[in-house]
Amino acid sequence: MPSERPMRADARRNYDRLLAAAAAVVAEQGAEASLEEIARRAGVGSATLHRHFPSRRRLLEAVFRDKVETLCAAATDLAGAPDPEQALVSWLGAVAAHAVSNRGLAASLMVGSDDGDPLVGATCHTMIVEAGQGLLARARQARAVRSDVSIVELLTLVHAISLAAERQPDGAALADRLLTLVLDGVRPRPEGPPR
Amino acid sequence: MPSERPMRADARRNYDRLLAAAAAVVAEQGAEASLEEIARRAGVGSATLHRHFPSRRRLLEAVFRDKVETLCAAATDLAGAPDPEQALVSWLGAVAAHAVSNRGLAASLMVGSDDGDPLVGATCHTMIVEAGQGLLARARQARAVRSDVSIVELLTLVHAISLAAERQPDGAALADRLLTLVLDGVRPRPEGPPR
DNA sequence: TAGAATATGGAGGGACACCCCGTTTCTGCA
DNA sequence: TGCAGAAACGGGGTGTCCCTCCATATTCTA
Repeated sequence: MPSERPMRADARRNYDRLLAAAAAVVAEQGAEASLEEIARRAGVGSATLHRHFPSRRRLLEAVFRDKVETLCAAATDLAGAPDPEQALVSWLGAVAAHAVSNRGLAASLMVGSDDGDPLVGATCHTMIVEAGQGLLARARQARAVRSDVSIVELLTLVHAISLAAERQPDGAALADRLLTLVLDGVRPRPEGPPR
Repeated sequence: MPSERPMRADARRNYDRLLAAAAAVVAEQGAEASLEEIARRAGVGSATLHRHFPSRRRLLEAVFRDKVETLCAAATDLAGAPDPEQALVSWLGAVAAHAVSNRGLAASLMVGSDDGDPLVGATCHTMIVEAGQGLLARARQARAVRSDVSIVELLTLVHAISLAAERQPDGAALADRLLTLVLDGVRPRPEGPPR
């Protein structure tokens, strides 16, 4: 059951304007940006913003949806890569990179749903989890990762790192370094270099 | 050069009241709590709060200072423990546990200084870093950790995990699990169980 | 093209951070 | 002890923010 009825033309127009303005403002100022500023920049009353997006979270999800879809597509592409370990590792790296460069993405992806609204089934969170599942399964089969680690744990770590890195100068490099550290572990490897 | 002149009696009294109120409110509501609510509960005008603590960060730092001191003391205690690896690991666990149970602590410890005020030399951040340094050095000497990992990286990871865990139900357990994962690494160990 | 359905946005309520400045409270000194 | 000036206080104002109501305007449909 898709939308019962197509949006009215002006509604659609304002929706799109809001989304564009939100993307711009969030890119500039992060996910805490003022909603009124977004409405203002979209040339729209704040009531309209609130009608289209009942909560900040919903707005962010709409803003980030296509970025998330890109990541999911990347996962599909990598699903057939020759090296399952490398596939998983570079996908996680991509997730981290996206999260760091789009401030607030990590927080959005973190939680299942914070407003009491359970109907947000296909949230960004679950989309990412499902996309990663396949990569992890293959890597595990290749014995490239411990058998007791789940995709949710892995993604939580990646998001944690992004959360920490996104507020620091040169967050991308930091996230990258920390991710490698996490994958290899802090303790030394008994023999030779890892990988 | 300590404070040029001792605080006036009423100033000292209000300072203490504010600190106590802030500790209570932050424990209840997290680090985003309303500053006016804190002033209100301290029975003090909001201007007074702002005079004593020019920024939210400063207030949080004062609130968390004794918790941080506890952690630093723990580091000193552990400095002579028989097992350097275990000492480091359990100290990091303690840091994570504190950060998770005191919402906002992690964020406070994360950054060096966000207001342009460089005179906050002995911030919580540097206190913790210095406390950890010794434990890491000993663990490294015992070849219990990789030689290329720094205490700042390690603490950043711990804080990242705390940041992610503190907003989830059962954050303590989650943080613990993730920390173990990070220490051991996601990749499997070539031989036998670690430790 | 008229009426119904839908969408809009200005205005306003409540909360907040932060600051100005007249008033009150201390303290050091005579 | 008493008092002058320094130090601290806090009521109230400003500007911002999130969110909602409802009179008005736009779009759709027949």
